[in-house]
Amino acid sequence: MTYSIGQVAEMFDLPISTLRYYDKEGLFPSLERKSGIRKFSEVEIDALRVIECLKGSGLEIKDIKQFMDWCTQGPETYVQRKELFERRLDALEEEMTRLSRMRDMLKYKCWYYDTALADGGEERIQAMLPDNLPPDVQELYDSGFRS
Amino acid sequence: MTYSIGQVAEMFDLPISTLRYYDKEGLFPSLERKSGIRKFSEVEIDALRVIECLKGSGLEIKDIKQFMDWCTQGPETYVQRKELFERRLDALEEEMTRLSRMRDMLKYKCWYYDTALADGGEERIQAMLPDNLPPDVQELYDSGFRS
DNA sequence: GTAAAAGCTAAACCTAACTTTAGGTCAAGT
DNA sequence: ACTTGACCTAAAGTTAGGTTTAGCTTTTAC
Repeated sequence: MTYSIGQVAEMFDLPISTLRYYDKEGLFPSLERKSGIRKFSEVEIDALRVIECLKGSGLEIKDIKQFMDWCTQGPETYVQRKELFERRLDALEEEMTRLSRMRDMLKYKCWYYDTALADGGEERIQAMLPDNLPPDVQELYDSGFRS
Repeated sequence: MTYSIGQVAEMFDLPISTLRYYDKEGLFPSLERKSGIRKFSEVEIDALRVIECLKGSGLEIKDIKQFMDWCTQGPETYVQRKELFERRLDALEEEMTRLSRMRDMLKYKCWYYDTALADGGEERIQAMLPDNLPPDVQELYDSGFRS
């Protein structure tokens, strides 16, 4: 069973142009054609599922291509593939830590403008900075701006 | 007290060209000059601290400019500013949820290649898919690929 | 058998956020 | 006065990840 580029585009809700772009970038190393027309098989469908995941985790296209090439090469590249995912996992956990601090910063800003609106001005808040905010807010402030 | 563009660049560990770019984009609405040369004051230093935070939370330059303009306009824009931060907070929490699923996917992939290496092949794992993985791994798989 | 729909390619275009380049000005020290 | 280093601008270049365009060919439906 094979699928046309249009069917695949619909399955994954991707523009056809994106699929052609991925192909051009070498993301479907074993894609076949019949008189010039691409025939997507289960292999490419699986590849697309992996591509969506890897892209979602922040991997660049060229690194996804590398991974696809390793898959084509067989079991001798298990170590490389595993190390790729380990590096991605480390990078993603760092990113989540960073976002967590940014979230605290944003929560602080929300409190700031809530309070400024209630007060009708920023003077009272400014007088509390940088060390005399309400304890729960102080925590957000320290996490968001000082670490 | 004012600072030269070079001093500010060093303080924030940013290239001079980036500061000029920010200025061109309108991120320092009250930046002054003496015979053409930029004089950065505390106002711009504060602005830069805010810029770094907003950028880190994913805001685009044009939205940061909007925020700076609102700040210049005074208390009548408190509501807009607050809503900007609330929208950012929602977007960031959605992004963290997404990354959390991606992390599970990556953890699954790490387990997959660990196991493939130990087994010397993927056959045993493939036979367990998609519903008969070890329970802890199954959880990662379901979270990473199916939700 | 013909017309529309779907497919193809190469190449140009797009956006964000900078960076680099080219050519000129300003300021500080000797 | 002069040299050197820091500063200036406008405009072009860069990168990633596509998208659009123009001009074709192939397939499908009637």
